[in-house]
Amino acid sequence: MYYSCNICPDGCSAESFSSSQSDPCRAVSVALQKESETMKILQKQIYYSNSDVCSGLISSSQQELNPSRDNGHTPTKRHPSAVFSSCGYPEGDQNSGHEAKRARVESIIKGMTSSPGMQCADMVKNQYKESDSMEENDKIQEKLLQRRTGVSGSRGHSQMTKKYPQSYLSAGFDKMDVPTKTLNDGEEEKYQTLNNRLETSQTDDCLDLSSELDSSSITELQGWKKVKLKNNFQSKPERIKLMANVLKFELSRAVSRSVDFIFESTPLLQTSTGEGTESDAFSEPSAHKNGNLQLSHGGNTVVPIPDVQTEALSLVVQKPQHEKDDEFVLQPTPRIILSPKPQVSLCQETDLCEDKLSEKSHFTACQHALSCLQEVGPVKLAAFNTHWSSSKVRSKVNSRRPYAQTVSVDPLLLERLCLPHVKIESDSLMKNNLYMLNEGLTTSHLKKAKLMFFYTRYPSSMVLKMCFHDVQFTRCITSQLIKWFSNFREFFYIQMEKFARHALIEGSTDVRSLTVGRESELFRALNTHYNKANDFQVPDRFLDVAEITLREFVIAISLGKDCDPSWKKAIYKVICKLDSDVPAEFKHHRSV
DNA sequence: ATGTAGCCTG
DNA sequence: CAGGCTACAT
Repeated sequence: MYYSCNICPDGCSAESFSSSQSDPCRAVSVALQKESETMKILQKQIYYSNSDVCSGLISSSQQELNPSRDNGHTPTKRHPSAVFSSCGYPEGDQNSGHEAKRARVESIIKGMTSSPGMQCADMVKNQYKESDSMEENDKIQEKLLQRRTGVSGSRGHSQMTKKYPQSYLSAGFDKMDVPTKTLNDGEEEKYQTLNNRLETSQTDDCLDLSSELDSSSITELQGWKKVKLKNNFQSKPERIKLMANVLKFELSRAVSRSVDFIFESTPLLQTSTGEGTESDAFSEPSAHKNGNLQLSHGGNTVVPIPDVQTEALSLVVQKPQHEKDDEFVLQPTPRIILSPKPQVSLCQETDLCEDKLSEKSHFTACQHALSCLQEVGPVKLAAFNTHWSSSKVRSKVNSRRPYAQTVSVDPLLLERLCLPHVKIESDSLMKNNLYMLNEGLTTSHLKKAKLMFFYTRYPSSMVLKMCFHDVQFTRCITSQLIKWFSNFREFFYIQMEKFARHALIEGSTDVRSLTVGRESELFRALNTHYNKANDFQVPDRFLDVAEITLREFVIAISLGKDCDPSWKKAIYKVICKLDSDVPAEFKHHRSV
């Protein structure tokens, strides 16, 4: 992988340039400098770009242009101002990002338009050959700048003028052959038009082209003309391919930037409701309204880890704001006891929701963000917030590998935060739209249903409505709840059958010797499934039911009843009579 | 026809 | 956990 830089428009690699190859470049340039005054100007620009830009461009290319690292994924959020803070353009740091973008595009184009090994001398010669065309361009530029000073309300022009002061635009910018800027809305079309013109006209007239474009495209035109001039050394199919690739890349990058921009600039995730939300906690850890979210920089860093469930839960929606306060929180009642766990591992807590967001790079980025928090504290919180929100966005379209982070957190905090209100689906953004609805079951409802299963395996529709009265019951919702308990039962009976057969294999003949205690492997399996966080005191009655069920299975299997396809139904009939009443805590809580 | 339970599968 | 499917009950 070669990284182009400004000084080598035809593809001299930045790697080589940044090392020992820089001297030959300069030597050749000095030699040619004596040949004309034009060349002197060129040399100044080359040195200017060398000292101020190249270092940044190299890092830019390494970080952002390496497709092998991107692996085809959407480019990650960039912080050009940080990366390019040393560029030193007179526009200041706020423009360094623009310089980076320009340089990035330039690097892409140049990297593809020439062989990586092309020597700087060739580049300088080519630039020298282009000097005539450049002079012509300068004249054109002057004419067009005169037009610019008139009425020009185009968005592109204002942006360009803002980005690049007129002097820079008319002088250094063009001559330095830093031709392009990032695509804005509708500019792909301009590029396409430009591209078509370049394709159809080998000896294009810049004025003709410019007359069809607004003034904001002048610099683009200059740059693309340079590309076109360089393309004169290539075959037409190669140019077509090049143009197609450039346009493809720019389009995809523009989309990516738009997504980043939306989630950076839109306060949707932070202040959409005007109240503190779980999303607030994720994105504004230092300013959580409830004060539950504290960031300490000592040993016990309390950091919100967004609980992202990527498993299929197509009907599980993010809870609306007005229900946030109604969150099902386990109360320390005689029957529902929050286990005394002053500190729990995130690894454990995040397992609660399974399949957390965890793209490898995302994890690395999160680690970096966490380290920033621990190192510098509030100063970097803003950056962390931005980074975090962006990370959440990226995780929407990324992999679902397990997420592991061993940071100690406040269990009460996790009780709120790790309830997966924020569901991020990895497969389908269209599917995700469901989670924006204000109706439907949330993952906290799911957790609650699992806890209810400890009391009732066959809840009636009445019980369901009492326990989930915060949900607008529709046929769909009802079916989903029924399906949930059906799945719970399925798992329950599968475990029972498995352990029953295992007991028989081990030679258990007396069913009375079969017991299900809290330390039994069977109970652990069940508890892991229904009470993964282990923050719920499972009622003894459930242990009794499990024990009875296990014995029923052992008896049935030992009698060979499992030959009958419907042999389990008899057991089901027995178990369904063992349901208990669901505690009042499940019903009386506002969301219970 | 509709609703529910259970089985199978991804 | 959800979807598809079948069987069964109402």
